[in-house]
Amino acid sequence: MSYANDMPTTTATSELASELRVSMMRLARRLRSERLDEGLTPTQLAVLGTLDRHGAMTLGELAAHEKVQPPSMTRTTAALEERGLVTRVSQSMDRRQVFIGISRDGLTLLREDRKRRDAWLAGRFEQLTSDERALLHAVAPLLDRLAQA
Amino acid sequence: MSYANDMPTTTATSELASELRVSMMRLARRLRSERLDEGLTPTQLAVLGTLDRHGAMTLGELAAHEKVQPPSMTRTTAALEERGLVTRVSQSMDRRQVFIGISRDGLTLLREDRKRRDAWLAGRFEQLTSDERALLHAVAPLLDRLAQA
DNA sequence: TATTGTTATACTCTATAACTATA
DNA sequence: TATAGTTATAGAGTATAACAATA
Repeated sequence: MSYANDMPTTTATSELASELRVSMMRLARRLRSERLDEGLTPTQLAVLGTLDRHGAMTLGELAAHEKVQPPSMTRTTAALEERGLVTRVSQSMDRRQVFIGISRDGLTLLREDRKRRDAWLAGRFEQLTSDERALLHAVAPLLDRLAQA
Repeated sequence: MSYANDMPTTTATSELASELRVSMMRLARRLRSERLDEGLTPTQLAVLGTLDRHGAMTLGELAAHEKVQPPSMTRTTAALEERGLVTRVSQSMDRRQVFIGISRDGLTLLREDRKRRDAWLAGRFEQLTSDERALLHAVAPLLDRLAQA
């Protein structure tokens, strides 16, 4: 089965962009709604994810990464620390800096959340044929390439 | 070329769910960052999109659709009306109800925003082969089916 | 003197409660 | 009496400005 011939190459890429954008954003929104509601704000959740993916970093780096101002990150990390989801690690020579790292509880929470959303999505896969699932499998790395830089 | 055989059917659907979720959310986030910054809040932008897709509706319906309380929607629509992006249409028998509709300027703003993001995505397509683009074309309706209900 | 993070304070967005107008 | 929407007020999150500690 070939997908290449389902669509003439002359089809405007902007139309493809539009249809992919709409479908993808719709599913992304639906997937977001499946998030565990642990009373965490989007920023707090994003911080946990960042710390998980990139490891401990200073408060300033974290603020830059999440595109918020340092005072906001002070509050955000304070709230996370109060719930035991992050820890302050003083591993720097520069004693002005504050290193923030994800805690075991934070990791657990993240994994539960991901597991839950994966389970929801996997459940939705049941209505697909194995060919269609294979198609999704092939598309994931393409999405990554599109997202890069 | 067959995608169906690229992956044994025994592959855990949860793994596929995870890889698709991560890739898709990443691209969705990237796409969101390409939005025009017109100083609109996410809710305001969502309201414009809803009014465009579903037409004019009462303030209460709009609040329910966006999952906010009526007083919040009063503020949101007031802000949009002040900028001329929505209009109040009194087309109801029941004079308590307030119908909100998108204005010409609101439509223009929405279209500019979509055009901009489509252009960004279409630009990214240039690094793909036509086979790969065809793959994305085939996948869009699958994403829609996954998002349904 | 410059830099990292915190505290003080204000603004925005949303919520609940009380109110007005209409049914 | 019930309903649609608004106004009053409070809470949460983020911003800027001023400050403290360290380099």
